[in-house]
This record gives sequence, structure tokens and C-alpha cells, in this order.
Amino acid sequence: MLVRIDFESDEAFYIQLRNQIIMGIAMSELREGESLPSVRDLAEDIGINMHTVNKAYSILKQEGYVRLDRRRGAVIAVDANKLLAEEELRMQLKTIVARALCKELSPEEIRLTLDSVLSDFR
Amino acid sequence: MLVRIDFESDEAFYIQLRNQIIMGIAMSELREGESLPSVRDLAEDIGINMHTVNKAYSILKQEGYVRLDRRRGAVIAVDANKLLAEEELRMQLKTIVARALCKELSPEEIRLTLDSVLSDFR
DNA sequence: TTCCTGTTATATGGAAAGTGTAACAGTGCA
DNA sequence: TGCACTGTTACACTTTCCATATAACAGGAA
Repeated sequence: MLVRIDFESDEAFYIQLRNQIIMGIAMSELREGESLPSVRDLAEDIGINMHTVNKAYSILKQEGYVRLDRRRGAVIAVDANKLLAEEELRMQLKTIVARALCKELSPEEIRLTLDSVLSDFR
Repeated sequence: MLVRIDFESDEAFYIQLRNQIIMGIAMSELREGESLPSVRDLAEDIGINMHTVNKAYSILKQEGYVRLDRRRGAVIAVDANKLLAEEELRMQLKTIVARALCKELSPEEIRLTLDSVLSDFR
């Protein structure tokens, strides 16, 4: 899986990295049980510091996307707490739906955009 | 409209404030042409600094939700660029949908959550 | 043993967030 | 003409976060 950091972005490197790995899991480019590169290798590949990669991995562990193994490194292992996930989803949707409605997007347009996004996965 | 800051949150005060005002507009608690409190008054009300409120107002102006008037203060004035708004919506959905899919929420469950969120507005 | 894991500790530079005080330039009102 | 109220700008200051750097430690594998 290809990872790339936007050095111009105002998003922190470790946030960009975390999001891309989550995206990779959702797109099935990364599969359950698969190992991610070691913190040192990945850091060198994408041109950032080891600790920054480590921070991304630690957060992914805390959020239940990987398990960290001293020998195998970071292994994809999604802990699916559906109730918690739905509550998070609802909170995040609330904010961005509010923005869309202000900008006069209709509920129907918002639904269609969601369908379009959903169809990009798989 | 009631504004409240969560001092424990890791979200910046000016981001919390911006989001709540956008929420107010979307919920029709704040209407086109209505004035927001002055930066000094609001700052005192919610217990934060004037400059922090000013920062929120400036961002709301930049994002096209208010116009800043030297005499009337911040006035609700939504500049609805639908094309831009839809592109923003799509980008934001992409990230949170990926998270939901990883946590084994189905596309149908995601759609239902969106419908539930949409029904909370108005 | 040697090498590669993640993990931890400590230090540093830079940017952002938040506060504080102060002043300035318009505008409306008495 | 003053006064009070807007947003706006300019500094200074503290604290936190981001990212880097160097170094060391512990555990598993070859």
C-alpha cells in the first residue's frame, strides 16, 4: 500500500498517516492479520521521523485498528465496537451535515453524495 | 442562542465556537441578517478571551457564514457556493465513512444514521 | 551473538492556542 | 462635539502540540 505525506497540509503528519491507513483498511488494501512496515522503515520511506510514525501506530492501536507486536510490528486487527462506532459516526455527521445544510445543499443532495462516497469503497 | 464551551475538550475554543454557530444557523436558531453578540460581550459571557471570539468570527467570515460590519458586528450572511460545499462534504464523508466501514458498520446502517441525523435538523 | 522489533526517556526548535493590555478607526447617538 | 460602541491591529507572554534528534532498553528471530 502506498503512503504519501502532504508536507504543505496543515494536518499533522501522524494524523495524515493514521487516516491513510484507515482508508487502506476500508478499501481492503490492508487486510486483517497483515503487517505494516516497521516504524523505522516507514519513517525512512516517507521522509519523516520514526517517532511520528510511532505516534500514528499508537493511536491506531488505541482506536482499535491494529495490534502492536514486538516481533511482527503493527498488525491489522480491527476491534469493531459497533455501538461506539455508530455514536462516533453520528457525532461527526452532525457537524458536517450542518455545514452542508447552511450552504443550501438539500437532504436529498446530501444522501446522494453519501451514496457516491459509499460506492467508491470496494 | 446559547453557546457553551467545553474547557476539557481537546478541540480549540475558536473551533468549538465556530461549530456551534454553524449548528445554530443550520437549526434556524440564527437567521439571515441577525447579529451575533459583539466579540467583547460574547467573550465575557462564555468566559474566554476577546481575541479567541474574534478568531472564530474571522473564520466564519472567511468560510462564508457571516459578514463583519463595523457598526452591527457579525451578521449572519451565508454565501452558498453549492459546488464547493458539495466537494467539501464529499471529502469529509470519505474519511468518516472509511472509519465506519472498518468498524463493520454496513452501508445501510450508515445511510440510516445519516437519515437520523438529518431528521434532527429543522 | 547479532539483528530487528516496539518502547521509553530526554532534549530541542518551531508553531499554534489562548490570554492580556493597549491603542486605532469608523459608526451611531445624545 | 463628545461619548459609547463596533471590529481591527499590534505586542508580549505562557502553555501546549508537532516534529525532530539521539540514545538506550527489552524481547523475539536467525
